[in-house]
Amino acid sequence: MVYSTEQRNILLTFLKEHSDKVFSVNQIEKALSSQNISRSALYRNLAELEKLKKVKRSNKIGSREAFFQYYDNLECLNHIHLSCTKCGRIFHMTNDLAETLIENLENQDGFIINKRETTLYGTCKECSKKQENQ
Amino acid sequence: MVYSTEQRNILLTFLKEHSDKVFSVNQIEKALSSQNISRSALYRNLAELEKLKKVKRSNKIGSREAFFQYYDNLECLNHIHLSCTKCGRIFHMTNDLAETLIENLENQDGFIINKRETTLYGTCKECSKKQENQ
DNA sequence: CTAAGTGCAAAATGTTTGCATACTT
DNA sequence: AAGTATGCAAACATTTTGCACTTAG
Repeated sequence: MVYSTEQRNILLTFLKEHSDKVFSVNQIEKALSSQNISRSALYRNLAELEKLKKVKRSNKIGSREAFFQYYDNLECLNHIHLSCTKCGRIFHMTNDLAETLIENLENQDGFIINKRETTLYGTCKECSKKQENQ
Repeated sequence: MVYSTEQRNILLTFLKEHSDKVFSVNQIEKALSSQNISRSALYRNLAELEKLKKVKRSNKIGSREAFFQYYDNLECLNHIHLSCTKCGRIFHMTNDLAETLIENLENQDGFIINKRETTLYGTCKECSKKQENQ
């Protein structure tokens, strides 16, 4: 049984409110520093939320730090994600071509894509623009 | 200027000879224990080789440990990789559908896929078979 | 000779864990 | 009351770094 605790709610509320952004544990800790949640509770709850498919763990290039972003399990079960390696944000990819590609791979090469794990990396629209401006 | 040192050669030779396999730093260290290369030289050289696009860094599910596999930059510049989250191996994906998908994404969503960074995750043919047999 | 690379040990980073305490149900 | 979660501090694993020394060019 999973209890509903103050700490769990603090974390989940925060992540839900910013479901378009990713956060490292350090960032979450700072953001919630005025609230009543410890570092270990953060880690344990993030792991729990990951299992429950409420939070997606990701990484940025060149860093071992884990990043977390809220997502809606039901909506995200069946598509691939796009992760911007500049800002770390995750985008939801709903593209029929991706489906075709995935089926094709399975039939031709026997490689079964795990949609929940698979993320395409690149640069999002906004970060591309920023780069141009520099 | 990048020097060609004994240690660099030891590492590169080893990885090249096993370019179908991935290794953690610990595994490399063990494999090369009889040879003259230190742990810090391993880390520094792996980082260097990664920059030079001679080695691909990957991860397995549930572990923060980095894994490394040799690959040929020139050949791999223009395709996406498939990474098996069971055995950690990397496969090279040459599939026209992927190209179409990538172009499509860029045109429709402004998301520019970085082919060298992008890896699709899933289960390879062999690991799927192993799972069935269990 | 100079820049680059090495080995060592120490430090840093990010994460996990044991344990006593406190909260949920 | 039983099961679950928390906070703290200590432990952990992996990786990075400072420094004196060595090597490649």
